[in-house]
Amino acid sequence: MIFLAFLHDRRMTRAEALNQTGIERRSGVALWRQIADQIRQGIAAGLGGNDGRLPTEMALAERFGVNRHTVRTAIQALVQEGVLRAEQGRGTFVQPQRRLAYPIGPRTRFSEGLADQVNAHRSRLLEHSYEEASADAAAALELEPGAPVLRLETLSEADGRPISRARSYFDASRFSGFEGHFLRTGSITAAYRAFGVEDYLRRSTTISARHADSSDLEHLKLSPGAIVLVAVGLNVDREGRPIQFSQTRIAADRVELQVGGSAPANV
Amino acid sequence: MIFLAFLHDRRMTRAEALNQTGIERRSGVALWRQIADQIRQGIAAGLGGNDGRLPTEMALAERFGVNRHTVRTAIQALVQEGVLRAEQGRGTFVQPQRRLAYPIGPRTRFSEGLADQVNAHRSRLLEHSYEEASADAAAALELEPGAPVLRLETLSEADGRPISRARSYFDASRFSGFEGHFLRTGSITAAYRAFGVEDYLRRSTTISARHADSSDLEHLKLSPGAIVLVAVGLNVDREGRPIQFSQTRIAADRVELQVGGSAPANV
DNA sequence: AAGGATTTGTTCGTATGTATC
DNA sequence: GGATACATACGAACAAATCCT
Repeated sequence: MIFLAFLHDRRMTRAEALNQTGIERRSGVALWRQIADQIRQGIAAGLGGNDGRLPTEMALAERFGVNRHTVRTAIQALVQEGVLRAEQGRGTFVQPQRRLAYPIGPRTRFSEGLADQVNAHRSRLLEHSYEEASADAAAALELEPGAPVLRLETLSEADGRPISRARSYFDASRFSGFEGHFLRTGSITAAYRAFGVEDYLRRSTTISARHADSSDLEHLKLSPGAIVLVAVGLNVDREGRPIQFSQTRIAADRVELQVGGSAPANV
Repeated sequence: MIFLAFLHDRRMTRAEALNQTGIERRSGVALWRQIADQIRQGIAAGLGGNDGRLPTEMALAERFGVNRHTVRTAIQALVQEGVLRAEQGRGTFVQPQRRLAYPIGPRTRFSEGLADQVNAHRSRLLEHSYEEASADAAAALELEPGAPVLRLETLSEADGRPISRARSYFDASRFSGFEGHFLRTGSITAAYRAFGVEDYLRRSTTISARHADSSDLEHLKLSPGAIVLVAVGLNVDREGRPIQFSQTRIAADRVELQVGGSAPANV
């Protein structure tokens, strides 16, 4: 009470507030970065109560003795890292982490691999068109550049959450009408069967990661700054002929890729 | 250029400047995002001359008819994406892209896989210690929790640029002194041989991606907001016994992971 | 070698838009 | 409909790194 009365008498100077939290100016480290580090530490120590809700920006700004902008910069950095999630009008929350495992190997079948992890998984055809092969697609499918190819844009969802978005190319001279079979069956494997392809293998997969662009944000319902894993792959039939060249963008905060047998957990 | 001449004659009102560049206010898309998109497009069209240097923030702000802060926000987003690189006192530059291919498979050997892509590759031991196994490490290595393990922290560089940083755990009762052999030979494979392990396989690899934390930034010399690929893997000897459990953080803007045969290029 | 000019980085203050409760 | 809280944008000032004369 004495304390509060004291505060009531005069406002604490900025320098005093800074000393309280260990934030230092002109230290070579930007204030927002110091604050971001403190918040990250603080989360483990229970900052952001039972509901994961962080104190308001104003409250944090006062606590650290800085302007609200400086706190915002720190929060933005943590949102980028995936540690926090900010919701306009509601507040800022600690983002809990967990990921689906997406197996990758010669016999990769997207749906089968996820079947035992989620209740409702489906792959939806967003768009298709017949067009001339780009240099990349032609090389991968072993076609002449400019040869006709079928392009499919598909979206994969698990339990209602978007998981990945794929752009696939097929040799149009061999798989004309493929999209119809895919639409009816909802399965790439089943559609192949209609063209006499009883089995197929994944010959190669190249994995990289980048920030989501505006198209990714929209389709995968991600927050700006989110990360997508990009898997570029080639499927071949039993005779080793390329049948599908695809680029899949995967929401990195929802999925991890698994190469080889059942994998150990994270360190 | 027409644009600049126009500006020379008389100052353009803000609304006019916006019309010139296609930037629209109250369009539901933030100005800084529109500007970021335009800069990204512009790079392909030669924005950022021969030396890759972008116009100054002030120049861009005038061109787009916005405040310097708005341009800075756009530039920061592109720096996050790895498209640009900003240097205090010098300018902002287009960041050229190219990635090493890092093969992943049962017979993965980091050094060998990269040998034909870079001139100077080396793996350096940063730190080691003997400690009690965490739950994860114990489970992966099939040891009792708390059993003694050897932890190695290594840094891998190619042509002088940091590529990846790994934390590996070994059964201390079997591989005591492993770090000495690794230090002398600079090779994990060679160190294994000293313990009678003539061959080993990668049983599984789990791949995810996240934003680099401060430790990653420091060791891999990354910019804040950069992405790291995280590969958690388990190596086993010829008898199938686990011998090494590792978590590797890989600079995503420098490396892509390759599963299966030689992969096609990006879409 | 010194010092001013240039350019990016940080901070504060303020105003307004927009989404949520 | 009003209050609250996050999002965007602008202006000013100064710091820090680099460049140039």
